[in-house]
Amino acid sequence: MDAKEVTALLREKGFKVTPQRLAIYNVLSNTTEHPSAEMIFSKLQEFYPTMSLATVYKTIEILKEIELVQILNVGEESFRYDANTDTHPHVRCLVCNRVDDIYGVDESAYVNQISEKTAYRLSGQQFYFYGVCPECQSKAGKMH
Amino acid sequence: MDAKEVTALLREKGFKVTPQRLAIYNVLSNTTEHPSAEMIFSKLQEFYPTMSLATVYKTIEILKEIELVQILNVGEESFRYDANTDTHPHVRCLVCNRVDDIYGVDESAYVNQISEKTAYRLSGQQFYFYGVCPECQSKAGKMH
DNA sequence: TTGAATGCAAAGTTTTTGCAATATA
DNA sequence: TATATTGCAAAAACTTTGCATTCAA
Repeated sequence: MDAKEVTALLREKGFKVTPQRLAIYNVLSNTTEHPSAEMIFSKLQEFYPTMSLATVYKTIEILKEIELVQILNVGEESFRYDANTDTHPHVRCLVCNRVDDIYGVDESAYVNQISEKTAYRLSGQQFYFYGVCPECQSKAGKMH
Repeated sequence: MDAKEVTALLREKGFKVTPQRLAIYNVLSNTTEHPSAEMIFSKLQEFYPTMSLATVYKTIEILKEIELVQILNVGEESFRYDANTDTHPHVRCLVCNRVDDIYGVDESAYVNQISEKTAYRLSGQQFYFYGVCPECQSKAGKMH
């Protein structure tokens, strides 16, 4: 989603459009690294030196509300954020902690079975995988 | 796993056996509510009034190390713990925040597909579902 | 007896909140 | 101009750490 569309959506939902909000969304929509609030804040330091962490958190709250980001819990102390709001699995490297997307697998058969098994009315899901990323595998291979 | 087995395992792994450690494991192995550290601490107050939260956290760390508990991130501020270390999906109620297990669905076909799609060497996974539990569904139904 | 564990308090992290100054509409 | 937002600092929530006392082996 580009800045124009985000601007329109914020206004439509009754939020004001500020440079900070656009900048935070921009960081999220231009990365696949699923940054934490701190990571977003750091990336913005250069061009928005007065940006505060509180603004990052408050903005993420709004972006979640208008469904422009999803929040991830990959098993760390902090949350991570993803501007790709499609339901898709994530995988975290247990060595370097990078978090990647996994695409191209249809989980509907599995989810349907779950739906039938539970008495909950389901509305969402998060699938996390853990392992070692290709980079860390080759680094480990070189150590001997 | 009963107290005798836990005692043996702790000793075998080089840890001392204390009433606190057994009590914490006992709470975890006798509940399906996936308590947080604070919840475990509260439950122990009556019979272990001198128990400290720090001991709960330190003990959980050990129990994780010897694979007697798994740690869950269901999207809350705090972690939750499960003495059932089998890989199985969890579901959280978005209304009352209870967390339940889901059993009886074979995820291996789905996981195998994921395995083929990612370049990661996978070693674990966590599946979280979100929705409304049966109790909260019927409560909501009564409001009108 | 001796090293490990407990429990307290202090500190560290991450996230939230209050409020005066500022910017959006 | 009026109200929402920002940014700072303080607070809150969760978890970890240091250390003297106590306990397990």
